[in-house]
Amino acid sequence: MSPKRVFNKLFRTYGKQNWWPGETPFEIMIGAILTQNTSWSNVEKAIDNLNAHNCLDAEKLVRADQDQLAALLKPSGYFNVKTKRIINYCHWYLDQGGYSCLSTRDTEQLRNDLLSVNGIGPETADDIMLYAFERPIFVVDAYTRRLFSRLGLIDGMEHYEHIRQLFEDKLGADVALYNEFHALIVRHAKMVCKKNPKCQECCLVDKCDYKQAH
DNA sequence: ACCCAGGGTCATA
DNA sequence: TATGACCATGGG
Repeated sequence: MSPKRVFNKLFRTYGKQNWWPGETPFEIMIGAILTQNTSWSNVEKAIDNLNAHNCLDAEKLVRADQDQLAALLKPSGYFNVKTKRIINYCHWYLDQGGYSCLSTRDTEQLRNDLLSVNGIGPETADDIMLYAFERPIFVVDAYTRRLFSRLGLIDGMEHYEHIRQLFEDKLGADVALYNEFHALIVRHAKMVCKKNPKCQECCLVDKCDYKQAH
C-alpha cells in the first residue's frame, strides 16, 4: 500500500485535523518542545499557565526566573529540562532576528540551524519546520515508525533522515499534505487499542482496531 | 501498581 | 556508531 493510499484511508476515516493546535508560530515552537515524550493534554496545561502569566513571548521567557518558569511548566513533565531548552531556544530565536528574519531563510539552512540548537532534535525541528514555518518537511515520530512498519513499508529501525527522505520522495513536496498526514497518524495512533495484542495487525492492515470496536 | 506519552542529551564502549 | 541512564507529570 502506497503512502498516499494510507493517507487517503486515514483522511476518509478521520477527516481534517486542523493542526497544529496552537495559534501563533511562536506558540507552536514552544508546544513542539513541551510535547517531547509527553501527552498533549499535559502540554496544554503548561501553555495555559504561560498564557495566564502573559509569558508566551520570547523576550519575556529569556528574562524569566528559571524556578518560576519551571513551576509553570510543571504539568508538562521534565520541567527542569524543558525550562532550559525553552530559554535556550528563545535566546537563539531572538538572536536570529525572530520569525520574520528566520522566515526568509532557505529550507535546508533553516532546518540545520534549528538542529544546531541544544534541545531541538529531528522531530522537534521538523514540527517547527512544517507547522510554524510551513516548509515541506515530513515529520517522523514513533507513531509513524510503528504504523508503517506494521504496514510493511519500512522496517522501523531506520535512521530518522532515511525515513523522512523516503516519504518526501514518494509524496512530493506538499506542505498541506504533510501537515494533515502527521496529524492523522497521531490521531489514528490514539485510536489503537493497546490491550489487545491482535491490534498489532489491524491498523489499516486488516479491518480496524478502534477502541470503540472493543 | 503499572504503563505510556506527538524526544533529546550526555556518558560510555 | 550504538546502547543505556536520565529527565517527571498525569491519565489509563
